[in-house]
Amino acid sequence: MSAQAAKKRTSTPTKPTVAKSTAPRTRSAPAYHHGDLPKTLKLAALEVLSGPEAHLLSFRDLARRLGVTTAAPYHHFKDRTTLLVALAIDGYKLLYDDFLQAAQESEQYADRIRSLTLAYLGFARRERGYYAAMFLPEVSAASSPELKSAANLSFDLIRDLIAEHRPDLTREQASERTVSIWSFLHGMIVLSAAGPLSRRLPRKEQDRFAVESIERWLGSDPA
Amino acid sequence: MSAQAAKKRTSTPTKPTVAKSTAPRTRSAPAYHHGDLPKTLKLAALEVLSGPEAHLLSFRDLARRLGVTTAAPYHHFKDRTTLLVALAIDGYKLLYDDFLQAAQESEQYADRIRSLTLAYLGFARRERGYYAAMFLPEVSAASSPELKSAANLSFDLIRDLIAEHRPDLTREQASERTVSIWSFLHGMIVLSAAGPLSRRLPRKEQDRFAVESIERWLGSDPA
DNA sequence: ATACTGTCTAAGCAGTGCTTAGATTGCTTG
DNA sequence: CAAGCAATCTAAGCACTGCTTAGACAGTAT
Repeated sequence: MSAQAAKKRTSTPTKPTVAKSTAPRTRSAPAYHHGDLPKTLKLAALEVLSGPEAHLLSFRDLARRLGVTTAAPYHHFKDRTTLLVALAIDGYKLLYDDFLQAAQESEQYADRIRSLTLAYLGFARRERGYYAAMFLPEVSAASSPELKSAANLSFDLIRDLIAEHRPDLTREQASERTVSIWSFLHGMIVLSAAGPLSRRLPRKEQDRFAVESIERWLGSDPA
Repeated sequence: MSAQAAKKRTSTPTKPTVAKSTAPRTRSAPAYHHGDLPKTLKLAALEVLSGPEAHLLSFRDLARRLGVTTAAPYHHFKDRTTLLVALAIDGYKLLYDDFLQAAQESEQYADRIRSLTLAYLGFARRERGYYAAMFLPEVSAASSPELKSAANLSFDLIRDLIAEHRPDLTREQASERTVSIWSFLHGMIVLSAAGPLSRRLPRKEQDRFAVESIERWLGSDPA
């Protein structure tokens, strides 16, 4: 079944170069045989990861639908997991960009938290491929330090925001609160997206609900 | 690597029949060649699922370490996913049992919520194999109706508890609150267990934190 | 032109999920 | 109690996967 589905997709050989894009300057850099295989591999992987067949993504299949041999990808990524980790790192960086932009949109603490919350939900829904990569079990198991530091960018941003607004908290307490917010949002995304519990609230409802929950939770805050 | 690790574990052939258990009435039912293959398969799968190598569980490997052919399991489970779904269903039922017991421990609403929260966290940590099965992507993708109804047992229990205590809420709102609590707890488990964000609070801290968060969130509750 | 590096191919290994055909076992029924 | 039956398992094999090795090429640099 999975194979059939994959084969089907492969049968459109007209779209191997997903993004030739932006007519690269002259040539030189990456334009050997294929034309930037690493990038197109990533894009193809993202496409699969954002679909419902994400959990059976195959390295060979990616190669096939790009029209190269199944061995070609290994010249750019040590193994399958390395590709996924790379995507996860990209994802965390993109999320951080969104966070930075969201944080700039306002100066009030509460508004910033709100913006960040919405930015997170927006990212998770818009960049489903990246988001999936970021929380893939094999990616977590790889425990790459680069991945960790990419993730920490966003984590620290939120923690520092909380810490700044609540100087009475210890660093550890601010971290706890950050974890809790992140857990809440992640759980919400995961459970509403799939699984036997998926009661999917409409998007706006979900937004409002998340914002209010976090607001309320951070608001009445004795210790 | 994965293969080596698996092989290693296989090298203890002394423990294939993990649980002959409870000396079943007379005989008849299941005791042919192996001695209840379905049950031992489940147990072996649970063992793998609760370990760190969970994400590369292999049907063949399970068969091997039970000393049967790789085709034998297919006489009891249609395919790999069916086994996992079965485990997930068992898991949801066990969770429900824990919930029932926890709910009986007290009569006050707040105490019950507290007990249920602790029961959930306790289950997730104690029955890691079941918990992993319950949230495996391929299990979700299977979207079995039995799985759904097993999951709904626990879901409804919480929703009804909330609805009973807050008759002013619509059924939909009570569901929302249930999803939010579940999301929060699930996210907490997932993120603290692995992944680049895993700042693992000590268990007691985590308990206290979860209880307080949920309490506070359900407590100050305008609409 | 020559050598070199980077990119890809061809072929193959070991592992996986799953299927088919047949052997073996234990229960059941004439 | 034998014969038949159904459940259980084995042996062999297909199509797929991740990954490795050896070598063919293309573009760059000397």
